Amino acid sequence: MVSALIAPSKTDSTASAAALLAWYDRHRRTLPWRAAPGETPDPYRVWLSEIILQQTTVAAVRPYYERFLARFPTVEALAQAPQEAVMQAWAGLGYYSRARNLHACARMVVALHGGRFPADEKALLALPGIGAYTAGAIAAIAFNKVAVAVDGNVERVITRLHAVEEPLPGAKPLVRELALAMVPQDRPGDFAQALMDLGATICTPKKPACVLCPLSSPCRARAEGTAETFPRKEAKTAGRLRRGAAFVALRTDGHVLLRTRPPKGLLGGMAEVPVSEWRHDYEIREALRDAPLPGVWRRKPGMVRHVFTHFPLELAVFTASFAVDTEAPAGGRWVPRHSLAGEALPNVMRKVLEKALES
DNA sequence: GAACCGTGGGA
DNA sequence: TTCCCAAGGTT
Repeated sequence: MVSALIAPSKTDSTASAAALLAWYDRHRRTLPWRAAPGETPDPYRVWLSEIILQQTTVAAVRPYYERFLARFPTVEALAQAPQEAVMQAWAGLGYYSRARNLHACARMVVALHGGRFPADEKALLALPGIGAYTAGAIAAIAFNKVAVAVDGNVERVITRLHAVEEPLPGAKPLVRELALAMVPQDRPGDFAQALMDLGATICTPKKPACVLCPLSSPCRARAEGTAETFPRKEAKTAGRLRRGAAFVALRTDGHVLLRTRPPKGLLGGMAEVPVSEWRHDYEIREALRDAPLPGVWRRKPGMVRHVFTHFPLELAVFTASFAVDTEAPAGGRWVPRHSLAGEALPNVMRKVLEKALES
């Protein structure tokens, strides 16, 4: 909780919120999922955009959002769609549990709430894929409820405004309290979006434009000249390099052997070419024992490199040719080369296929 | 509470 | 090249 010593006065909070909203009215970003001033937001679109935006840049989200909305215009349409279609539409965005939870959430909203998103933060929090941030964002933006949506932007703005010395993620409860204390009763939705816009365009991680900031006057970090050093963060450990082998089996009629990964865990539910285990001590010299089919496997020169959030990966790529009547091993399926674009292939697998199919 | 879970872009 | 990090959630 916030100690009395560092809690800002009610007057300061109100003045800051007013300054921020005035800035927002002039400089708000126009985004495909954002309702125009005076427009009533569509909770489905607010929710859809918030899920896609999690840990993702606005630029990367745009085309996916448009595609999702065209393909699944309503929560009912999304709920009725097969999971494969949802995974395919998500392919390339990363964090694939978000796609599974998106689908599960749509079905739950239809089954439990008659196809209408609840306006209550607590009810939202009970839905899959909706955590503290997203519940607050939907409550505030879609329903104009007094709630905060504390994302990376807001953490940065608030820790700078109050020069919060405690490092994240430990400081999260404090940041939340400080943000909540600022929320104006009449415009919670605009306030939530204003904080994010400020963090995205003015109060940036590097070289913040304090000169243009509506909160520069009350900002404690600005006064100290230390804005760029916030938020404080715990040092995180780098993951250890893992290696493995990937096997691209090519049938003479141009089909490629694919399989589907287990539903949970890394790249859960996504398509892949057969691969070995990925280990820090993997021996590529002995990779052929992991091949999905007996055959004449040839290694492609070099490695496919990929970096996941918590470890870097290097894959040796092997290819082999097979007769048209070769049966797929258990769990595998032959896919025509021209159909690869329609598969739910994560980027690391696209890299593997690119190397395997290059001449 | 710490670990896990993708990807692309910018500096 | 390397590092950071972007509208986080789940286990």
